[in-house]
Amino acid sequence: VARKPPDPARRNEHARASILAAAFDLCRDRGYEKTTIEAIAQRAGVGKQTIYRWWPSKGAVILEALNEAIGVATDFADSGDVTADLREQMTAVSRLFTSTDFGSVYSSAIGAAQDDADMAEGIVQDIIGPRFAAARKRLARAQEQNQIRAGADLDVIVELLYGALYYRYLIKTRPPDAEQVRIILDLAFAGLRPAEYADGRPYGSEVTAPKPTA
Amino acid sequence: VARKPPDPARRNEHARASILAAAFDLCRDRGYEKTTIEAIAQRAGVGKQTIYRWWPSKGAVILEALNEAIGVATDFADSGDVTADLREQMTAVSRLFTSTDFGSVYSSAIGAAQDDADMAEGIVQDIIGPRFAAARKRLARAQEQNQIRAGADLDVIVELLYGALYYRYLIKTRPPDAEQVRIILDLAFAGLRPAEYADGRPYGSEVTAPKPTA
Amino acid sequence: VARKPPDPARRNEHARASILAAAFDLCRDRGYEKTTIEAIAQRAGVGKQTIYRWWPSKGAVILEALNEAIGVATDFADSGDVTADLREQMTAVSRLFTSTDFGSVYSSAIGAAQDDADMAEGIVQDIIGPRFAAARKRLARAQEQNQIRAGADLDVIVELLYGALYYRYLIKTRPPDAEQVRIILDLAFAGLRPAEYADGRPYGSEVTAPKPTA
Amino acid sequence: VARKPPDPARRNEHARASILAAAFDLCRDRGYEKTTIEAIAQRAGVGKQTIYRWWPSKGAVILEALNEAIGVATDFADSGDVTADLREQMTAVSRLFTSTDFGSVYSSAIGAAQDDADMAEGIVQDIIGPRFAAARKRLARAQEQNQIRAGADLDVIVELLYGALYYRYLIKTRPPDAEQVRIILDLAFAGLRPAEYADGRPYGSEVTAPKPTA
DNA sequence: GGGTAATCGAGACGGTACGTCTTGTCTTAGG
DNA sequence: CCTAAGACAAGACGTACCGTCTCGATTACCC
Repeated sequence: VARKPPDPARRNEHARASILAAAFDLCRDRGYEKTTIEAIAQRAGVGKQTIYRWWPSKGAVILEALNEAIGVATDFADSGDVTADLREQMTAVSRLFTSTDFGSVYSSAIGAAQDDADMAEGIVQDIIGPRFAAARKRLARAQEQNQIRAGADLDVIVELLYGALYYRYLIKTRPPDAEQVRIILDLAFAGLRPAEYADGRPYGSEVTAPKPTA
Repeated sequence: VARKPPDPARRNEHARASILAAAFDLCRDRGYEKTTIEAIAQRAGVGKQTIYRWWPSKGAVILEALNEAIGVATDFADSGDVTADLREQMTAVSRLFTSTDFGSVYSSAIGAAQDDADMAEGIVQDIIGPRFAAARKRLARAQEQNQIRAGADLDVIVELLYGALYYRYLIKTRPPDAEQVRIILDLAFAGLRPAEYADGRPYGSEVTAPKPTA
Repeated sequence: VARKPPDPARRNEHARASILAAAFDLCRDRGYEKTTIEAIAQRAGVGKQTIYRWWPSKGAVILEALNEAIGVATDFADSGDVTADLREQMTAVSRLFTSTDFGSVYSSAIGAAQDDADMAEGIVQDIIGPRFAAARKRLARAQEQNQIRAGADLDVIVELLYGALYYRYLIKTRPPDAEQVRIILDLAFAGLRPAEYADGRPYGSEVTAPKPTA
Repeated sequence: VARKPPDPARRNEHARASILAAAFDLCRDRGYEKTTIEAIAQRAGVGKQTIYRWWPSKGAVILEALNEAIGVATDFADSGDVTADLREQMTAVSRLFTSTDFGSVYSSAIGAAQDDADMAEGIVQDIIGPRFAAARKRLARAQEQNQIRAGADLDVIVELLYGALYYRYLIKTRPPDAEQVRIILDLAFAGLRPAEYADGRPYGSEVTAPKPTA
């Protein structure tokens, strides 16, 4: 059922902006599922068809609205101190997660992505991808400067650091915050082992005689 | 309009089991939002009212179905070697996450929890809570045995280790697996820093001259 | 599927009376269709099964309730003057029709009978039959006494006289009343024709040649 | 909660016709109460909302369907002979009442009207009103031509004549037919009294010595 | 006068229909 | 051609009753 795509040149920019704003606000206030196309059209003062014409699904609207809202923050400072830079950026992320605007819409979108492959792909590509890459790039430089040990898998490191933030964000036991970021960086960089074990022996050799447990 | 709660003694166990099984299967096949009470009732061979009588919402049905499906796996082995035990348990979790049954229903449920506070609370209490506590308990024993440095915040450690698994599970860049677990444990226990830095100095003192950034 | 009939000896008379009273009141207040078995049971303080045990349908309950309510008025006075007796009885019927109790329940029942053959048969047999027979019997005596012309079809006469009352009762243009009864009896006994035509010539010969139609 | 009425210009005539036909057929086959909006929509190939949008109730749909089905037969012949014209029209009505289509739907509708004031009003206004008026007009002309005695209450006469048809139609002892019409007209025009009494004396004076009853 | 069988109030059960809401498509009228 | 507006077919929502069923707890009859 090949559909003729509409001509982008004729697009009404005002309608587009109204729709994105309405979608964002509704999703913030009611959550993703209760944000209906009907309601978006009504609040934007727009016909439903105008939405269906330009976006393939509700998720696509929300995703685009998210992209408009998140701003330009893909950048990652480089002060020379990788932990300081990470702390700064991760703290910013934790603030973003706990913000009432972006934070609540984004979690809604991630929620929707659990059963919507397009949404999941969109989030990874548009939101997470660039920021993940920026973080990874910063870590790579740190690794070159011997602030991170050679051979460490940088992708897994990013997942480790940010995963802890996402965990609190999505599982909602308690919100992420600057204190969590501080502790995470301390633990991750220094390692979990006591100092006497922190001697560079390869992982797995640190326990000499496993104690029998009750 | 206080409603009189139904008498649990008169409950039809067969109907209950059918409903949970139907809910689980539908949620696995279609995802949470497309799983309708109507369809659950139909597939379970049950009247809709029987669902509404015993559960306050669709989410509550799915949550109970999840609880039935997950089994008793709150336990946490104690071989004396905390990293081995963590590796074993985290690998099991990663397998659970990638299973087609539990894994897909659970992610749907977490997705729904993003805009449903009751669902979020239920997941934390019923699914995550006991397992988080078991992990934390194991870590506490390890800390007593000096396998984990004194003073480390055990809650944050659990969040750090499992957060990375949840990240891949929910963000869907790539699925969690045993290799990820291995690397995470290596990184976390040994620390990110090169060996010469792993000297036990408190975090934040390792960089002598951080460059001020704009 | 032969069903064993319950033993009437063990029947709880109190329950029976409560059910009939509740059914009558509900039907009076809400009409037949909105009178549910559920509501009858509730108001009567009775289990639903007690109703289903003793009556085959809601209609049967209402019909029995009607029969209890209508009293013994099958009798028909005989003063020697048939028009006076008819006037008396028909006026009583018109009062019954406009009563808020019996009148509204009875019309509900007739309404239900339009699509319920059992109800229709029950009404004819229990309510109308005896009264129709009494009226017909009174007319037969009048015919013997030459107050009604010989050869007149008494069944049709009863239908004619009471049909006019039922018409107003069921079609609800205006309610039946004593004045209507008076006019009906005047018209019916004296005939519609002007006096000069009232000469006993057989019907059909009275009009000689007056057709100037528009 | 004032609701904005829909715009009649945008109405889908095909849907309207399908709905009326489906409603009529279902009501004919199952009766009024078992005719559900759900079934009408299904049979008409229409969404339920389309019914709820344009009609306030099931009764209104059926009533409109009846009006479509009854055709234009408000007219009343004028051959100059009022009894012949009445016989013709009343016989046509009795045929209509016993028809399997209109007859069964109309009685269902009258049944529903017993507990539905809107339905009752609709029937009187749309169905009965125009035909009653036509009959009354014909009688008025007959009265001018001295075929009906002066002073006779024409409304009551129409109720008398048609009431007998409605009586058999709604009470269902036996169906109305041409023979009933013939006898009614004979009785009504000639009067019930024997010829020797038919002398034009006012009603009430014909019995010289009424016996007082208890 | 104790055993037992049916009735009772209560209400859970598998269903059907209610009237409302939203979906995504289609149609209409105006700029 | 795009727009706002909204009718349309479809179908899920949560509620109300349907008629059947199963519970204990009184009865009330029989032996």
